[in-house]
Amino acid sequence: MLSQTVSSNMLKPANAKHTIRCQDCRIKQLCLPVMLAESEIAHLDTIVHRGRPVNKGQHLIQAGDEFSGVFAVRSGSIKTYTVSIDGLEQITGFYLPGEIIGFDAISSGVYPGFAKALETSAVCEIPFSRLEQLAAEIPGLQHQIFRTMSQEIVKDQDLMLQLNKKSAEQRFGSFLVNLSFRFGRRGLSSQRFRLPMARSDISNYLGLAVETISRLIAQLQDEGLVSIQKREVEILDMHNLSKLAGTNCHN
Amino acid sequence: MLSQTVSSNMLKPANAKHTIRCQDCRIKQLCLPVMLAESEIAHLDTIVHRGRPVNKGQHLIQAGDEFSGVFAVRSGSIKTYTVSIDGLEQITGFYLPGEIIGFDAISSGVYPGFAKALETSAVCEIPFSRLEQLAAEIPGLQHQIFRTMSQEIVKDQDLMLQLNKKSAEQRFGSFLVNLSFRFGRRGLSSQRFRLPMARSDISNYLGLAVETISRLIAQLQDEGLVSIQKREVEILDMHNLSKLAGTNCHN
DNA sequence: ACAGGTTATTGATCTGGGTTAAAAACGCTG
DNA sequence: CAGCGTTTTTAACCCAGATCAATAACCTGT
Repeated sequence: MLSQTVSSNMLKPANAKHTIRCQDCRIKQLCLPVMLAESEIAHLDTIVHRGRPVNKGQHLIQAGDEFSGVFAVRSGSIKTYTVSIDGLEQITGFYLPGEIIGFDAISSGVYPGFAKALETSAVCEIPFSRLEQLAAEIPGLQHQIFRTMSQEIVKDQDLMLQLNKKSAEQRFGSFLVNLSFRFGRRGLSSQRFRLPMARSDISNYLGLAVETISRLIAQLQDEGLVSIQKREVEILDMHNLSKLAGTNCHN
Repeated sequence: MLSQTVSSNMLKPANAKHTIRCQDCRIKQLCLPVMLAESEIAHLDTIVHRGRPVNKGQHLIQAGDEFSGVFAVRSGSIKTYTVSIDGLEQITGFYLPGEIIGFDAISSGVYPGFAKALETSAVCEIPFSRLEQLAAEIPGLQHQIFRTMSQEIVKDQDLMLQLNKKSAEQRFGSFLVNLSFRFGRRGLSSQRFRLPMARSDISNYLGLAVETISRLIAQLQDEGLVSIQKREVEILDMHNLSKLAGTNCHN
């Protein structure tokens, strides 16, 4: 498994990327600029760092790194995970374009977990001290940061309920429904999509064994709810899948 | 709000409560005023509503209520819980003096869960729109809100790991260590304390059966790590209890 | 202080999903 | 396009903790 930090491996020229502004960003309505005026977005844009794309398997954040800022996913997908003292890994989230990583680091000043690219991904770094300054000047921005953090809390609490009270089938069903919803919001098909993560990531996230995920896929296919070939998912019966999952749409 | 019998359990006359200001609050260094200047605390104080104490079993928040503000616990303890579509309850947290409830409601504008007093408790309501205004004016306050919300995220992610990867014994051990730590920070003994919640609340929170909690208590007592009579806890061997728990101190 | 309800403990049994094992299907890389 | 590590699937067995059942301790109001 490759596991290098961002430094080498720069395949693409940075210049083209560098010219993308928040104002023109395809996903600005899913990201911090939501509800900001054009001029305010332009202001936000000035503090955003757009680095090179992060390759699959590369770490965007290492646990223990000093907190510098939050990261907005522009394209691709990122997984975040924490590691307990005894070495157990727990995936805490999968982040899609428009979603923001790193709010958990504010309280301690240190990133409490890791962030790793599931595929080649573009991310924007937003230095937090400058974001705070700007938030004090732009009420809509401050509010959006609060909203985003609040959403993260709701997401985590929802997952907590899943893990504590739901069966393996329900957890996996919810997971698919939630992903479907999030792809849909990004203008992609919510019927057909590609899982950006491995089975082992899904199982880790949901607190199940990899084998259980395989069994559940077979089971949901038998029931005619979904069709999954490798990582390609097709949802055949969203209604009943949602019902099974508890009609949940967390996040 | 209804006026109820205040006879029992009220050591101080009601008027005294009403006059308590943030500046004089015993727990201001655990609450939003942390790191604010005296004048800033005074400013914050002007927007805080201090209602009557909430009695044991009373709801402070009902799921679905329109979001008005966040609540700081001044004394006593509060549990928060969500209820899934199929009626399953999941306790999402236990809040002690200085801790703040309601950040999960910002994103949707509606409280997503319930908050119920575990014992007679005093809470301060802080209207959120006014808090936002003030946060834009007082950088330290804005930062403290971010820190508090971030802490909530870390707490939830930590619990997620507990629930997914740890054994029943480790979960319960962590729970005790965490409570001990939090009581200690509040100037109470971290060796001896009283559990504010029922066994069933603990089991629900940790994703276990009530019976399992009873058995774990018996087990930890046999191992000489703790002594628990009813709700009175004495931690006899913090070192080994922490080790068993994974030396975690979540929150 | 006692009746009736709630909460806690203890014991016996059951089961969902973990664990182990091994084969099958990928997907690199040279 | 062959060889090899990785990921996924399938199958057989097992166990931590749930569930069921019954008793005991406890409030709380009258």
